[in-house]
Amino acid sequence: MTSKATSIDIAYRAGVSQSTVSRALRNSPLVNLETRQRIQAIAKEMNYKVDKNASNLRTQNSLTLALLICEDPTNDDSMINPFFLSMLGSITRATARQGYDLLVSFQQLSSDWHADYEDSNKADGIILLGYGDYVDYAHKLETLIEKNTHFVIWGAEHNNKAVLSIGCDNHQGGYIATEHLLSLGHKKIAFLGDSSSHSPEFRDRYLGHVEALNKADIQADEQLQHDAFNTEASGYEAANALLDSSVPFEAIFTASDLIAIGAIRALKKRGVLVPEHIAVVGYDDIPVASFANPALTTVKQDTQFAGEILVESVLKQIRGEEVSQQLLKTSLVVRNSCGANID
Amino acid sequence: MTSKATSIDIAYRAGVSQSTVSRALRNSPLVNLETRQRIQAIAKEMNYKVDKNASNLRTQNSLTLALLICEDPTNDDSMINPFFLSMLGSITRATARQGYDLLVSFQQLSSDWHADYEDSNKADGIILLGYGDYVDYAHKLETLIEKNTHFVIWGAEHNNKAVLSIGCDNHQGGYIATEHLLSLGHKKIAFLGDSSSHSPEFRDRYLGHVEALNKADIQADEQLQHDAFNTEASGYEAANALLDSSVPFEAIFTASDLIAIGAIRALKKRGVLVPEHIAVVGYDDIPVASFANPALTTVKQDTQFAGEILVESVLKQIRGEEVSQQLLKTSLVVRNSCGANID
DNA sequence: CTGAAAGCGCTTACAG
DNA sequence: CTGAAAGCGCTTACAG
Repeated sequence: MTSKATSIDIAYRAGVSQSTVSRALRNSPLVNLETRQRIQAIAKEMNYKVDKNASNLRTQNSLTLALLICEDPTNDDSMINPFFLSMLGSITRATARQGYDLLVSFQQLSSDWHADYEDSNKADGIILLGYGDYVDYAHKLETLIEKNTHFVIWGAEHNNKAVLSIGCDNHQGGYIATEHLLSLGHKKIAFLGDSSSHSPEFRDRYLGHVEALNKADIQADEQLQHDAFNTEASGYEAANALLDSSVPFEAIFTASDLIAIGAIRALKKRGVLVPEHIAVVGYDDIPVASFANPALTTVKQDTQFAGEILVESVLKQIRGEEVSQQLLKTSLVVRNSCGANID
Repeated sequence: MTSKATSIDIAYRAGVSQSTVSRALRNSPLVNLETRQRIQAIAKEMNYKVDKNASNLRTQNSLTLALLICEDPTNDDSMINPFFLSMLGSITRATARQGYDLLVSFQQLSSDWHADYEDSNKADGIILLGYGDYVDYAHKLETLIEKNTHFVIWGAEHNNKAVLSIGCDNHQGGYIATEHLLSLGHKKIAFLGDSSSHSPEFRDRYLGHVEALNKADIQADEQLQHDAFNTEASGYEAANALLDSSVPFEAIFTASDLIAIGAIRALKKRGVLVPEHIAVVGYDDIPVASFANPALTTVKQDTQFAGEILVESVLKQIRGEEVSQQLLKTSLVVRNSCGANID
């Protein structure tokens, strides 16, 4: 294998200086159009590609974004939150569209993401996904801010205004889900999902749920709220706890689709029909939601758009432009589990 | 924000030369142990990180792997093959464990991956996922080989021995699925999935299916094979075509779980019960499989292990070590859709 | 064990 | 419009 072509090789072939080659390849108007085209043609013919390390070193940027997916480490990869996986798709595409590369990593044991990515010049900015637990992770965020890291975090609004967060309006999502259930005539609506400050997103969904209830002059019954984190198994358990409590209920709103699927399994096992006996509404609209049985009515977060906004926001931040926290609207996808349509 | 520390800053603080700092940070035994530790301590204290672009430029490698997920472009990210997503998880972890970074990208329009990744020094090697269609893509693979690219491709064995492919033994997978169905007393077993050479993986599954049939002295009935590609909708259509054909059958083996889920939906819609009337076995064991209703009996590919092997293989190739094609064993996960367990 | 120096392949002020 | 030259921040042969 003959060794890689450099700009000097191109220069030699084109009979110009290396500087001119460099300019021509960046399509600089300083270079005579004809010369420019000739050089570009030669470069293409020789399969020449600018050495990324050299150009990055010189310009002191990397044209790369790092995506950090923060989840509790498990041995089982199938446990990765399917919602993040959808985001990954749109983030990857949006990054490519902007001419950047994407470095992907799962939660790092590392204590210092800033050093790992920006100081090493591996990435110009960081996108944090699933960084939900502001209590446990507050310290890490502090470090990022302190070092002036360019980063966006997906999730609930952060009380520190220096943190650029982008997320769906979880409060609104919880509100429309419960509003829908109320419109179907249900009054005793259970909520399955952690409502503590360790899960700010779930908590906001819960708060929206409560607000919808209140607006209909219904008191939220805390006996109808059961903690669950974002897995099918946890939803299964929470539904069982709810059933065991013998507190009557007509509908369940879950903080995620995974919880909903687990809850439905628990209900079925006890002979409770969904939606005939109990209506269920989930949250996320992960791909599985439409294949579930019954197909899940759920609150959809527009991952396509979210990915674009996330990427655009870090890039703006990198360019020193003004950026601000954003809350994206959610929408309700009505399928069968709520009983609005019986197929 | 004070500008980034360089090795020269560390050298100044430590009272040694920059070369010594560089050696100390790479933990070279050439440097006096005490000095080495002192320098490392200072570097840590100053949050110093070696500039990746500079070191890569100097050493002419990138310590980065590129993962290319090749799928037909869709606007809907949810369509990304869930199987690849599981692989992504294990590949990411395996890469990190080896001290490499991972660049992720979806199918490129680009004509020359070699130039895009290796010539630009962005990555030392490439992992190709979902590069199933050897007919349409043969040309691209030729280019990669011609340029001596370091790459592995996930999938069926390739007839060009220069292509390093790693994949599950699809033939064996198809065999055990059908063998299981036969052991449950079924004889008329339909196959849903493309069996042409455009889908070498599906085709091998089909061939394994046929072999199991033959071993039981059953002729494969081509009227029981219907093409389907890897989506729920396609499975739905294929099952409808099968039902419309009025050719009797007792069981269905599908080339993927997504196809199985679509097929089950079609069956249900016509009042056909699974597994009471028709037994179904899928392929992949994607996360959804266990949540499906009924829970899918399916052929499991060990994505955890596969990811590790894939990463290890490119790295070996990069280091110039001997590597060879590998076929990983699959295993059958018996759940409810086959009728072996009725819950 | 340590230092001075070359050089990886670019980009970009500076001079013409 | 073009070229000669400096320099980005490292690593590593070379010399001591």
